[in-house]
Amino acid sequence: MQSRTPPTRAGRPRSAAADAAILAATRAALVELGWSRLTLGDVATRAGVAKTTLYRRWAGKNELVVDAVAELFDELRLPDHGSLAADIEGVVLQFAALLARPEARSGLMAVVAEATRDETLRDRIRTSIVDRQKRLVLEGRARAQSRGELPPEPGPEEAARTADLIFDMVAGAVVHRTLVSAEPADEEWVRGFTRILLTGLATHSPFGGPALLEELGGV
Amino acid sequence: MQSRTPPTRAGRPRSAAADAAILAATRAALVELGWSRLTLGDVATRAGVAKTTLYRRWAGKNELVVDAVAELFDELRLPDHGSLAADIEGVVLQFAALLARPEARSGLMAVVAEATRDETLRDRIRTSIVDRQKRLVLEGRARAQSRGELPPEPGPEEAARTADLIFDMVAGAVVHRTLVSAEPADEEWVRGFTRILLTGLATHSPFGGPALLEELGGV
Amino acid sequence: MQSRTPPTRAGRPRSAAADAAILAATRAALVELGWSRLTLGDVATRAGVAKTTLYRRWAGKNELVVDAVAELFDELRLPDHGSLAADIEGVVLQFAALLARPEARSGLMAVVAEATRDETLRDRIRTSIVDRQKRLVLEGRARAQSRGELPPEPGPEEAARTADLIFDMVAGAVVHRTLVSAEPADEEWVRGFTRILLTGLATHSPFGGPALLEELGGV
Amino acid sequence: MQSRTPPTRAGRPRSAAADAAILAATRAALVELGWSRLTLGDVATRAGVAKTTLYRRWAGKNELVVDAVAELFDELRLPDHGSLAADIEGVVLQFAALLARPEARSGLMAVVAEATRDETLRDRIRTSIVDRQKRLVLEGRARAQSRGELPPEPGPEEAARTADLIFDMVAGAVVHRTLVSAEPADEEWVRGFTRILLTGLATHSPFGGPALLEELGGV
DNA sequence: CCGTAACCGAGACGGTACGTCACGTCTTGAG
DNA sequence: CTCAAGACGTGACGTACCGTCTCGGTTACGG
Repeated sequence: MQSRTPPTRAGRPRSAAADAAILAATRAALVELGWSRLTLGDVATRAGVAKTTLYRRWAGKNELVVDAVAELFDELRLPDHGSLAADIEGVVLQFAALLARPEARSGLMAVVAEATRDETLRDRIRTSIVDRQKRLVLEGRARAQSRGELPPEPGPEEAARTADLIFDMVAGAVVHRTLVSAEPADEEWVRGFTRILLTGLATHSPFGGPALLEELGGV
Repeated sequence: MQSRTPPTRAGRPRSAAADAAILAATRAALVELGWSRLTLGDVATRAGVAKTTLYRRWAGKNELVVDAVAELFDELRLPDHGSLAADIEGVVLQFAALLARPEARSGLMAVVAEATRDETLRDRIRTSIVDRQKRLVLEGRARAQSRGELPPEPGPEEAARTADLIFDMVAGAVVHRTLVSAEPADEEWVRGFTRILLTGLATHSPFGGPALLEELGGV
Repeated sequence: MQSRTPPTRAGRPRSAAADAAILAATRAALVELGWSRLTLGDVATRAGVAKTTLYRRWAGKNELVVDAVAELFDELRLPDHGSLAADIEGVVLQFAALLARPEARSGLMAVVAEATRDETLRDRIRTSIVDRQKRLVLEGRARAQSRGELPPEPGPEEAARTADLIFDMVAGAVVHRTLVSAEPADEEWVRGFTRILLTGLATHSPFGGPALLEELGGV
Repeated sequence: MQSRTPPTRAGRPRSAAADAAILAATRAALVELGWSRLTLGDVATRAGVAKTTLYRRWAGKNELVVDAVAELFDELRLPDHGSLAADIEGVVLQFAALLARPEARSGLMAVVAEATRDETLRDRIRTSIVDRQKRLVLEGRARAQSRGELPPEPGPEEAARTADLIFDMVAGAVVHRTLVSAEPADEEWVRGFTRILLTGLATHSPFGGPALLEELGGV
């Protein structure tokens, strides 16, 4: 007969089904209404749940939407197409397809906008989305290195820095193309992007060789 | 002796000073409050203007903020530092500094988020911001080509496509670094970014030469 | 050679047509919209006149409507039907018909309501409407007295007091019937009203004779 | 075993105190500001209540003021002064005192004015005010009949018709005197009014006897 | 017959209140 | 202790009129 603090607290336990229903309702509402017209009252109604239940679990609209959107990004996979270029093209196309979905489009940018003034939200985005998807860069690079397509990293610190940089370049380009420039990131665009990412702008230039590198200076 | 539409319409003309005051007040409010807490009533008060005056000239918060933010981007200049790499680094640092300002940070992303569900707003952003700043890419490329750092373009269509691509890569990377990853785009980061943009990821790889290019295929 | 203030001031004289057009437009707007939805901007538009023109001539909505409504009351006439009872019935029916017209209904009560807090407006109503229509009571009484249906008045002061009282009783009953009780003042009602006005409630009562009068006391 | 609608509905019940506070605040605002300057926002503030709470319970200014004013009329009592004439004078003086209060003056006429264009409001006024105060006429008549001052009614239909008529005559005269003519309904006026109401205009006329009644014809 | 002063239309202006909406909190009764 | 329901205080929304103010342009007198 033990009398330790029970792991299950007193009273009626929280409905497990409610969380899933709420996140799904949030995504549905994002599709139909977009961020700014999305209402917590409406989400609660869609989920068949009271507004109080919703506020018991999330602090507000921002937090809820981050969680609802973060789940979408976990669908991304790094396929093995046999070469670094093909792998990049594959994952970039997946990302582009994701950003074509309205719940991801408006949800993502809106929480990023809010995060510019909210340290907590910024951390939540980094934890739930950014850091989690960096796995794609790390996996891709490791695979390319094992294939011999990329040289090994000089050290762990430099490796992390480069991974971050590449992640920002890839994700940033796709996001900017689809959301700011508002043009589709189609196969043609992805091929052009991958080419520049891998070989650089100056490839064919007469100065594109060692001279250029020298001029760039060491890092 | 022409009798075309008279330039002065009937009635009291709109105050020219009001427009400037409103846009400045909008930026000030963005700094203090951010997008979501920004209120048109508050902007009107700051500008010493009635709310109705504001609604007479802009359809809503989105349109107003696009105009207020667009003016910021016109400050960007392409300095001539003597080489393509240095020019890129210079303009990217300027852009990073701009995105470090709170009125640009929250304003820009918020209107992009809204634009995901608003065709009209999307056009306004493209016209007022995106297309206007592409000048930086075009100038930079032309200068680099005249220096011989970059090869001439095969044709006008390809030239436009590449300019768009580069713009998305540069702007996207900086935006993603500063707003999504929420890390500063400092000089070190800018150097690394410029290196990859110019020479590509695969530069030092044993496969980074003609073999890689072949594998990438033509565009 | 006189140098007194000239009766015609310098400059362009006010358009005479405008006044009539504005008052007519006001009545039309009262019919369609009623008092509370009536807008001076709308009246100006209907009259084909600028808002400033309207404000140059009337201080506001109240004053304008009093003038617009007052004109209606001047249509009332006291017909000679040969007896006091028939004359009263005739004029009451005319008044009831007037109060059945929407421009009179809503206009009259609304300005009366406003006048409860506006001494100036109260005077304007008294001058433009009330005092002007007392002529009906005075004419009717004089005619009845010349017919011998009513006794002559004891003195001028008493005569005025009684005329006011009768006016309030007649006009008040019709107004209350049509606007407050919101029932039609039809012929049957008017016959009943006239009978009580002329012979009193207590006519057939066994106490309705001298005893009652004594009980009422002198005035 | 009945399954009728449960008396207690789900959710938080409406605050009972709020209703009283709102109606009192409405009357206070009427006193200070009058009808046209009365603001629902201001009423809400005075009542220590949110504007939304107010709109949850009343459809608008009109409905609210009808209810606020109707309560005032319930204060009217028919005192027993021993004779019909004295009873009438008593209740008329009460009514005059009520109409001297600013909250009744402006409130009553304003809603009547609005009611000229609003069937629903008209019904509300009839139900809440007019029909409710007819009790005074019915009581007074019954008392006078039991005293033998008035003859019994020929039938129920005729009784109702006459009660309505008397109510309109009494209430109408007082309203017109105080609000339209804008003169006080003081004791002297009330005595004169009561005399005419009970004995008629033609009392002392040589033709005021049976001949007049004949001339008036049957109803 | 010509200047000029007051008029006119149009419409922008600073305000005030509107009635609605969503927020996030609270109060209820049931489980 | 949670849940659904729904009322609550708060505060911004976008609209409608208010009454005032510039505009450019138009009359009709009076010198």
